[in-house]
Amino acid sequence: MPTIIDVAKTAGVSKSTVSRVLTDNGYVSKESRKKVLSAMEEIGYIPNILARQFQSGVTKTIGFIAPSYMNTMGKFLQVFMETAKKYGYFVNLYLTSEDKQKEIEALNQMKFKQIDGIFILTRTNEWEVIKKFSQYGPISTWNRIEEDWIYSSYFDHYEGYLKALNYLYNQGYRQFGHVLGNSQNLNTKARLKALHEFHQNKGLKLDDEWLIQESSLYDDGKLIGEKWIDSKSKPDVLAFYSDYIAAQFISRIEEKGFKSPENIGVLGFDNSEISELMHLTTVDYSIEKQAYNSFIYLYNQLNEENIAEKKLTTKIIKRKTIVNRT
Amino acid sequence: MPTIIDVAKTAGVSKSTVSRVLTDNGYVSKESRKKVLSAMEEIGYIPNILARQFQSGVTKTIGFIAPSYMNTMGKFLQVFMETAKKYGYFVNLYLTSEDKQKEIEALNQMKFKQIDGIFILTRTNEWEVIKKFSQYGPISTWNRIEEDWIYSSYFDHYEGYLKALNYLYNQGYRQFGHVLGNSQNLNTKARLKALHEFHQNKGLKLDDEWLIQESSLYDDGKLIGEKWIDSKSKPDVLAFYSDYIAAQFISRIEEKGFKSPENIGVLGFDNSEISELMHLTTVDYSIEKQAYNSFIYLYNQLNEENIAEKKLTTKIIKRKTIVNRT
DNA sequence: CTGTTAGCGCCTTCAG
DNA sequence: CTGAAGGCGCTAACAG
Repeated sequence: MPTIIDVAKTAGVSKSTVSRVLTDNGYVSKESRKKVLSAMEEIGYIPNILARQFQSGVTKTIGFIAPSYMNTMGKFLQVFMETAKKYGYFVNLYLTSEDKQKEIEALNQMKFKQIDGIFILTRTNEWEVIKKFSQYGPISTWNRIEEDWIYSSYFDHYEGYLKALNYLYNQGYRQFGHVLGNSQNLNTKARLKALHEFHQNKGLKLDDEWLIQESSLYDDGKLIGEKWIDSKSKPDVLAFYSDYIAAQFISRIEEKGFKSPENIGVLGFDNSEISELMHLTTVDYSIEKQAYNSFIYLYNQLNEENIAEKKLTTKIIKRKTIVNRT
Repeated sequence: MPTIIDVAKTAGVSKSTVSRVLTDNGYVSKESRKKVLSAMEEIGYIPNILARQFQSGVTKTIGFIAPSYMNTMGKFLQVFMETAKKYGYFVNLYLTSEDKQKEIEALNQMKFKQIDGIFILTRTNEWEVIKKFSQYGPISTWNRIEEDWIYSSYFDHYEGYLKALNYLYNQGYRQFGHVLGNSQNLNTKARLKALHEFHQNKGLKLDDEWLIQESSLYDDGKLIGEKWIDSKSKPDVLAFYSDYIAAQFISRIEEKGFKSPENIGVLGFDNSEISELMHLTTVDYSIEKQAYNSFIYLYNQLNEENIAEKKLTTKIIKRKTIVNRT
């Protein structure tokens, strides 16, 4: 592997000059530049990235932390990585299996200068713990959180959920069930606010049995399916905070001979691949743009630039698990 | 950030001694070691990975190339990454969108010493093109290929498929349809051999219309669904080479009011998450072990070790899309 | 067993 | 505008 010294020799200049043309930094005469360029060409010079990283203390890679391979994650990751590549960054994936220690290890990579910034799809440790790492570089997340040490490209779940519930109402549904995630999560809080307002405004009673919180992405959809089968007060529609859980729910009740929309309306959330396959009516809230924004934030921080973010929008994707009952 | 020099000073030894305890290389007296260790503790020393990488010319990271974030990929990636981490390696994901140029760029990372080895889930370029990069480091893949410059942790699709077909036969199915992938792929060839033998042995006619090849992971399942709906000579069972395509197929025929297993038996392949959600009968062929083996091969190559691989096994996962018709 | 020394490849002052 | 020189943090001979 030729180095700048080799280039310098064959170009008949000093290595500093070569370095200058490489970094486009400082003055280089046209002739020198030309000589250097053709010398590089001639001997097939390729800059040693390792040396550069070492020298600059920067890796041009971003860590992407997620608890596990999730269905929802596909589109997000793809866009995030494409954007990163476009701006000259690599992406390191860390799958934590919801193991706090593993998440810490990933976070530590930034401390060790192994990555320049971090994106967290879904955290495992408390924010308080994560916060400590923000001194080593920028962090962004998908969860909604309003603190200044972290960026959140969040979608307004209050408005989005309200819109979805109104849609269900207009389709003739009256007995609502809600499946929400982690109650600490600001998205969950926003949804909670939306649904309380909604029930109040429409004069609809809220059945506590069917206000389900803290469901995780593992197999809670199945458990909820069982709960629904056994329940005496079945809601006529269930609004989930994630397609994946909704899919598990349907999958489970189908095993027992029930069906959506015949026996219960189901509304997913995410417009993920699985929702298409299983004909789930769902809510699209421009995941792609969130992924873009999440990277752009990190990029802006890292490079002191100010590239604009994209504005998010919502749309209800009508498929088969919600019907008009009026 | 303290360096080994700082450690050396506070421990009252030379930096080489510090380096020795760090790398566990060469002799260090117990006392020196203890002094160094406590000095590191005291000043909060963390090795600079960038410097190490630069110095050794090695990044301890493996590139993982895939066309996109596929459903099937989840389990594989998870195990691959866990194994990698266990052995002190990072994983860099490259999503190529089936763009040859992007794949080349990823391959190039090894030339530029950005990664030490490469795993290819599904290639986009021809093997001939990829082969050139094997001079820069080890490459392994999931596809079956028998050449010495690349390792393939392949599952024996000949036996696996034969086993699956026999199972279907025993359940009473007689008119078979087969959906296979890329015909260049050795896995496809193995399956082709298996199915020909199977049809011959059982005296079953093979309907050319239902020997489908070259189907890609995008949305061919849907197209096949339409084909099936329109066809006059419908097979009574369709064996797919991937759960995902099978899922798309079922999804599409359901839209038109058909169902599996009532109207057609469906056999998936992979035992992926989606197959569980959609109650697909499928074939499990220990993806986890393949992921493990794929990494281990690279590790062995890179470190001149000889860790044993795991043996692969097959199992038919009985769910709902195949029934006993006898 | 330990210290000295010489790089790894690149970038960045600092003189000229 | 250009060359010389120093340094980033660490490892690996090489003497002692």
